[in-house]
Amino acid sequence: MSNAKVLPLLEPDIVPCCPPLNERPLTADEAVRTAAMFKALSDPVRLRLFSAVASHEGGEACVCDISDVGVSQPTVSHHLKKLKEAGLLTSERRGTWVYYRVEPSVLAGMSKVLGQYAA
Amino acid sequence: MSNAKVLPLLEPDIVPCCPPLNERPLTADEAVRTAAMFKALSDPVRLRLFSAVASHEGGEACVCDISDVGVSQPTVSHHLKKLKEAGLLTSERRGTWVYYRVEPSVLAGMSKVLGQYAA
DNA sequence: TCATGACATAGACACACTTCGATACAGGGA
DNA sequence: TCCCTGTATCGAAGTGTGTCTATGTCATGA
Repeated sequence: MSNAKVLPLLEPDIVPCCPPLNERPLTADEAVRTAAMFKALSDPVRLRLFSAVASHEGGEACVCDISDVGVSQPTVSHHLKKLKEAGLLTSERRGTWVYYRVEPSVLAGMSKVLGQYAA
Repeated sequence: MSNAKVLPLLEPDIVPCCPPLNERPLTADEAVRTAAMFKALSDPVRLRLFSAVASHEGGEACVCDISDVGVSQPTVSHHLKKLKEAGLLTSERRGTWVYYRVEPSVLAGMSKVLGQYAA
């Protein structure tokens, strides 16, 4: 266990979800887990919400900062919940407002799945 | 047009679809295009089919090589069509069999969208 | 020409998903 | 305490998606 840390800077806590797509055929279980990650970003509204959080100063944003995506407030809340369930965002209430923040580990996992195409 | 090729090895024909998610909030149009890419890989069966092609020797596979994913033959055909429409696969008939091959440009685009998380 | 095997298409069904209005809940200020 | 604002949840309506069976198309070979 001591000589395994050859590249200690890589993968701080990247979930060992699944291998790169071109390494070997995915098993059924791996495919289900991997598909869930992609599905979280497969909706335009979710993508805009996520992008708004990710590009906001400080890496976090209040819901009120990002709600201007052309759908109703309950719909925004619904999609933010989905992104949270997928592990892409975390949320924290501070007084009146709720702040969402990007959780980078799942995105890093998605990038690993894309494998060599991540050139 | 002659002095623009400063980095000729980068992005051979990567479609300039969309910026990285953390660069700025996506526009509605960008979000629709980006979501379509992720949606193509958001189904477990499609993911297994794609992975089977991507990991097959020579980077291509006959349908008969990858059909063992637990669904009927028409369903396999349906999903392969979706992957083709999304630009992730190309197909070519050679005699009796149809061969599918990975088209790396869209995957590279997805990787670019993931941005810095592609570490 | 006909049968066979590989793959695609058509139509139908069940289920999931996105969206909304209505409503509930939480925190801050008067 | 009461009201107002920000956010979440509920339930319903409409649409989309995955899956199947049945059938069509294409190439091969007898």
